[in-house]
Amino acid sequence: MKLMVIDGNSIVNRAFYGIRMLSTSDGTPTNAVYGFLTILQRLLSDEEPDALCVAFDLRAPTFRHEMYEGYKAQRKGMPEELAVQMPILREVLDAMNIPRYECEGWEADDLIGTISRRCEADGWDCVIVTGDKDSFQLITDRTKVRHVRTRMGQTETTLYDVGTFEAEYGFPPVRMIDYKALMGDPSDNIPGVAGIGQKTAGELVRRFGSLDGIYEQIDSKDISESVRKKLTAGREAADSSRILVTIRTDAPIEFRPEENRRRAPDNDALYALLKKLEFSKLIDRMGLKAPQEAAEAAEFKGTCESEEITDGEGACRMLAELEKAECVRVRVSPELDRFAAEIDTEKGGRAYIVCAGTDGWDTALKGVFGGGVKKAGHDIKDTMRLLLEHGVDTDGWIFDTALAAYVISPTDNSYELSRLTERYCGFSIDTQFEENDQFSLIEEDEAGAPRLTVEAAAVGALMEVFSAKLKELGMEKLYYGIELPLCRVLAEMEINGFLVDRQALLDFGQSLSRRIEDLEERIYELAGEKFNINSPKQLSAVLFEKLMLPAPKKTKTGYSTNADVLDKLKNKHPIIGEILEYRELSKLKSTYADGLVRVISDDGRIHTSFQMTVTATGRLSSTEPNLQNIPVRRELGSEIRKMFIAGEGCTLVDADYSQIELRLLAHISGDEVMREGFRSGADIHRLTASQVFDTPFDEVTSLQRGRAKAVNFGIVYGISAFSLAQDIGVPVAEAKQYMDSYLGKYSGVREYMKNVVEQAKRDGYVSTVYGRRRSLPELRSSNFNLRAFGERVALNMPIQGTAADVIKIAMIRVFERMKREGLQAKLILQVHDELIAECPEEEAETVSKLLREEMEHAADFSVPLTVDTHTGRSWYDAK
DNA sequence: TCAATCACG
DNA sequence: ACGTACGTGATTGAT
Repeated sequence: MKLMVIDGNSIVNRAFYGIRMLSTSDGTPTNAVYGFLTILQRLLSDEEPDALCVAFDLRAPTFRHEMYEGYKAQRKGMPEELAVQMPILREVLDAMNIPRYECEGWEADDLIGTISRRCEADGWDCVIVTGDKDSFQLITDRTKVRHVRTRMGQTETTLYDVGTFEAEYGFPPVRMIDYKALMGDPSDNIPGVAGIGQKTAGELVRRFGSLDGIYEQIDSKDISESVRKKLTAGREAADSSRILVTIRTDAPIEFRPEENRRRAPDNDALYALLKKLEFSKLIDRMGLKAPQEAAEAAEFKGTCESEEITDGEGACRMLAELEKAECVRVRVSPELDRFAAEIDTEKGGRAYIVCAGTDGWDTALKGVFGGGVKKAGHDIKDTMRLLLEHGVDTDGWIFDTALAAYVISPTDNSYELSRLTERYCGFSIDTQFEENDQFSLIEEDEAGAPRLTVEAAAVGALMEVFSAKLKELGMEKLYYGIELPLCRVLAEMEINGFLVDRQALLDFGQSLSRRIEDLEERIYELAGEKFNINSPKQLSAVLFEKLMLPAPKKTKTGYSTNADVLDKLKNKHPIIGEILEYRELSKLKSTYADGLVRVISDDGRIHTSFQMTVTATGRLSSTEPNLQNIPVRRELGSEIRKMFIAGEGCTLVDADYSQIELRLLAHISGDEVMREGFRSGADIHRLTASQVFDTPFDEVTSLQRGRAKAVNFGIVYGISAFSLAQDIGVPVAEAKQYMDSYLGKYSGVREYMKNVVEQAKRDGYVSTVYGRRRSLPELRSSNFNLRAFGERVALNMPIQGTAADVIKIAMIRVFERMKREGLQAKLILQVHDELIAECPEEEAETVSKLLREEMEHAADFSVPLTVDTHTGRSWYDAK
């Protein structure tokens, strides 16, 4: 039998500091509770204990405080954001039926010590879960410690038993007491012996066993004179430290392992709690069901009257009804074989269902999705694409609930309909549907259909909440004027796709294959063995253990073997160059050559999906495949762009903004020097160099320009001197000089940086010129790293986000103007600051001009936005 | 499912 | 003193 006892305070601390800030919509921080529960889930599946309990410290002083007044004296109380989470965690544990132990005057460690010994006495094994090393002294044949660390949101645990402990420390676990008594513990203000650190302490304990052993043989020749002096002087401190660090095993608690056997949680109580905390993912993972009251509350809209349309006459009747409605909520099945449309009537909601293959389907489809019916949906860009691909023209879309949720809160992980109703409307559509089949209006084999009506009703409920919210946040122009109209543009771009030369891709892949095989052979030869070069683990074993190359950097799990590291080792061994080349080639082959061939459609084109609700700044992203990261920086990689081509008789027109982010920095910050630089049309990096290095404009060297360019980039990202130094390879002090000089010359930028962070701290969010927002709970964190991150984001988001807004506006205008002017040109790709169109050769000039005009005039700022255009048969040529 | 790596703006 | 640049997605190996 095995019992797991968790050091509650220790784990909750790890969770709090290791996991990014989370809070409920009313602002209660929840990250520590969330982290604790995630760690707990993992521990349970790793350890599968038969019994489980948690021990907590109380605020009250302990015997250690009484004995030694300095004990934990300088330790600061826990930050407010953590303190408010403690009672919540206790409540959650109670609902989970996990026993808690806390005892006035005793620390969690002492309770754990007591618990572990009682387990042993009853013939149980015990696993202690903790984030600090104090409890290692409790390790025995029956008691182990699972040590938990969190690094940047990731949890790692290590199990220590007698063997692993001794392997690491070189003495038995119980000697941890003597070791700590010598060394002291600055974080708990335990003195130890002055001048003895972990190294000497370790040696002494290994040689003499215990504190007593050391003092018995204090005259041994194995103790150096200086250490002897320190030991003698510190004897008293060592003795009292020993008592302080010794974990007690006689705490006055009632404890029997049997009574802590795992029990099922109290479903209703836990569900309610986790829901309040907005932990819907955990609710799913723990398999909790909505309690009865919640299920009843959820009946709300789904109970609307519902009618299936099965003939032409019904379709017409429905259309007449829908055309009158202010807003029709629609849901369409992913195969476009059925849809639901819901409206308000005096009596309440009313839904229609139409299925493919019935009479009236075509009429209904064309009518509902044409411009005569005003519609709201969820992910309407995808619905539009689906309809257009099936030859159904579509118009009249007035709302998208996913898009609205994203604009309101762009950092959420999911905008799934069911998540949104839970968060914003307080009902769950999943459980409602599973538990209650009242919406089944259709026979079993088509049981998917009624769900669409429930979802359509959910769209309605959400739309009500979101349209008010958008207004309140001042985001109506952004939403209705930019995001919504962009859906149609993107749907068509996805459909248009980018033509590729399939054979050329295959050939390129072949030639890469041959070169990769050669490289593999050479690498194996140089390494003296065969291994998987793609495995960083195996590679680092070869490089840093077998070949004994110096390892300059480590990752969480071992040595880093990334390109930065390898570059530094280039001269040390011929294998390095080969590996770098191998990496370059295999990336090109797997992701680009092979990867792209796999996603070519029957029409010979690649149709990416643009994601509108992913990035925290307002940018788009591109998936399946990602066409926004096609190689260009290196020569070999840019070959790939030769295989992205225009169709027969057509040409590509590529238009990209020049320095848009820096121009926006100039505009937003109001810095007159930088603004004037852009107005005069000067090379901005050269200008910056002449400012920073105090050199006449015409005498700037290319090295200076390169460094100034790095500073310019860095500023936009909220850089520190350290990182700038690393980036351009100069000492930190020098990098600092550059930055100081930069901010001295561009003093408006310095002012802006200060102001935007202040504003963000005050308001809790930052925004773009067009009112797009990103909230920054990180800025209120007591964790230094999180706060620093929040500050960098505060600097960067308004700039990157405004650039995203601007190009979105340009896309809408380009799209509409191409249509209006009857051009055959089509937009086919957006890459953040670049638009690519495909058009008949004879339209090339018109289209270049159109792109430039619409992009340059998408916004009217205090600095000009300029656009470079190029044309060519391939993407490579059009750059 | 996660970590490491590397492709892009 | 802290740890060290913003925003993405795909592939691979390991768990």
